[in-house]
Amino acid sequence: MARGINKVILVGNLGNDPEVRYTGSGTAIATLSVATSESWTDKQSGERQERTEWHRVKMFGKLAEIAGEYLKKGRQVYIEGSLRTEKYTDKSGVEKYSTDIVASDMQMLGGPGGGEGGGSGGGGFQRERPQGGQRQQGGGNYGGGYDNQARGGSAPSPSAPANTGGFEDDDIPF
Amino acid sequence: MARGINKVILVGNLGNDPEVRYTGSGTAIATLSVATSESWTDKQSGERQERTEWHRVKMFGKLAEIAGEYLKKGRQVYIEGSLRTEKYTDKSGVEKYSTDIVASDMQMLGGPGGGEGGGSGGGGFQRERPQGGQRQQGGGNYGGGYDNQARGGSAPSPSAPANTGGFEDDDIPF
Amino acid sequence: MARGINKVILVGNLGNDPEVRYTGSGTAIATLSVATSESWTDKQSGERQERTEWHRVKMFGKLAEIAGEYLKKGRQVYIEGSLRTEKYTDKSGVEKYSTDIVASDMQMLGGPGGGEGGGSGGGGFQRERPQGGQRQQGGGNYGGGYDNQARGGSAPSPSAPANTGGFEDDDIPF
Amino acid sequence: MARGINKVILVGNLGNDPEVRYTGSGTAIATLSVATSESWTDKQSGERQERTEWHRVKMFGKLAEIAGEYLKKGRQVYIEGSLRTEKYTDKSGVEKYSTDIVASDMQMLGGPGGGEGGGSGGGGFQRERPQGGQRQQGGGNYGGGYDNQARGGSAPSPSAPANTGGFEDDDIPF
DNA sequence: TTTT
DNA sequence: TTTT
Repeated sequence: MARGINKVILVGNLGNDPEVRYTGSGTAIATLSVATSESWTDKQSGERQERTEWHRVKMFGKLAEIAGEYLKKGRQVYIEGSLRTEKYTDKSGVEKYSTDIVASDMQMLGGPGGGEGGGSGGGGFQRERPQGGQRQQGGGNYGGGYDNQARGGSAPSPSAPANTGGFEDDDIPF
Repeated sequence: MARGINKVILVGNLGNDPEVRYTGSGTAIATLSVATSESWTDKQSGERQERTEWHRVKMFGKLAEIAGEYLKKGRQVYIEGSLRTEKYTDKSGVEKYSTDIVASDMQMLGGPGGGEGGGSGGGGFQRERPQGGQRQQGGGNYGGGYDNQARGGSAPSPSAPANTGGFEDDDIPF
Repeated sequence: MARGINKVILVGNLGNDPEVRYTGSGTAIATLSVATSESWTDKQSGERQERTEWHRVKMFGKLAEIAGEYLKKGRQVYIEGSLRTEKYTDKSGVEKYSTDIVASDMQMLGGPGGGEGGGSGGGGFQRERPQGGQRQQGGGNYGGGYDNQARGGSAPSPSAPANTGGFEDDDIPF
Repeated sequence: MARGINKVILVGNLGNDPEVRYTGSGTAIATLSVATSESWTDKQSGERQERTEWHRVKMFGKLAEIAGEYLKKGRQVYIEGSLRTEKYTDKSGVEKYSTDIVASDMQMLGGPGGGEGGGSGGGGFQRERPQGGQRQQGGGNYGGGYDNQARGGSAPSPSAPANTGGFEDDDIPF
């Protein structure tokens, strides 16, 4: 339960391959560096300015495993999560703070992208948090499950439909 | 699984008490009318303009029950969900479309608000989608569960097919 | 000014090329059909289910012009906007409702995509093509403001500098 | 312009009255501490757990002035903005990082709330980012303007600090 | 430091 | 039909 909303939405590119490690109990933890940048023309100078923001994103469990398997440096991703700031003391005894985004949802965007070819399919794996209606209808297992929420034991089975985005004109109701 | 993101975030006020009904299998379905409005001063006339948008929000299962119990006309709420457009044929045989927001998260905002005093506390029930870290690490039960996702055991009966959103003519566009 | 939040976030694919028309005063209006879909495995049947949601997105002004010029059928886009339901009377005299998303922000995602090979998309705008570190080599630029907000009079200058988004490993602060 | 999406949405309560200061050129800068908390029942112990997240929110220009005037400790607010991490050197010469949310939109929620009764008014000032349609069509002045976007002339000029990020391995708390 |  |  929460009193409040703490939500982050990112669309950006990975600056590196994800780093994945495992807890003693075997839970995967992935750390991603995601860049979002904005540029603008300076009013005075008329020069082009740019600022890149780097976000450290943490994923746990199945989501972390998928990230480790399919995400690669350069890949464009959609991330949804929440902010978590942690205080720690570095080895010099100095107190510091570090702010992460704990991901609850992830989707790979565009093609496989990535410098080195990226994970194959990819496409078939994007997913979003299941929404009420459909979930009702039988079950919502949605083979995918890139969501830190819906995870059961069965694994997200990164096989999948592939048929992403394929549609006929007639499908469109307007 | 989803290819794409279909997300709606609303902060608005209820125009009416929620309407709650039950499927054959006992799943609660709540329908809310949520108003968001914006106003501005017309450049030409200098007059105050206002436009109110009414949103039909559907909730299922536990979320619907909480809505039915604690939400009242006038109450301010945060809603997160997704868009779902349904086609139906009205009694005159005319094809129509109706767009709902299927809520996956809800939080009551501010005080009880509402014309008639609103439900008392409520407070204890607001919740947010659980976030990675905690969930993983054994914890995460969060007594409340205002979220259509996190439900385990009893569940809002993810059976209840069809009938979700099944419209009657009277249900139509506000 | 607004009392309330009315926000939609979509990541989906265009079902068609945008339709662009102009008001008497010369303002461009673009209409897009954006698909978001989710799929899941039915618990009972074990069969793959899929549901595609179609969203009608409206854009105005500069944003509409950019959409008309660079977006093509099949292309993946990020859309941010708000819901607007309009009542109208069709030619048979039947009252109907139509819910649109009025876009305030848009970003092209991934490569040009598109069923038919996606139009080149127009040099500078192919942006968002995450080729790892290669992105910077000529991708993304749209010098200006795909945002209905930031627009001044100067136009978004779809030419522009290019160098957006490139990064070396060293740039990453963690 | 942006390559990527960097968006934060918060609903939380102010831990203190906003701190407002002014740049040499007279632009207001407000700093807010916003709490979002979540609680849950621990599976093992059955005890109630709670975690509160504190967010530092920065506002510039008109938005900062409104915050300074109407927001008070305890008040519930909706904040929309983006993440910005800054590196700085504290007085002991230690390099530190600080992550802020730069607000682009704010709305006061619920009643005046707050320990000391809060400023009444408020209400009239909530606003949301203007949406395409109206803006285009000549209207859109919206007396309020709680939005960091719509600003023309002076601009808040957070003077692009450039110095984004830059961690050492030692800084990392895990 | 808030809120429930 | 709400809210300010």
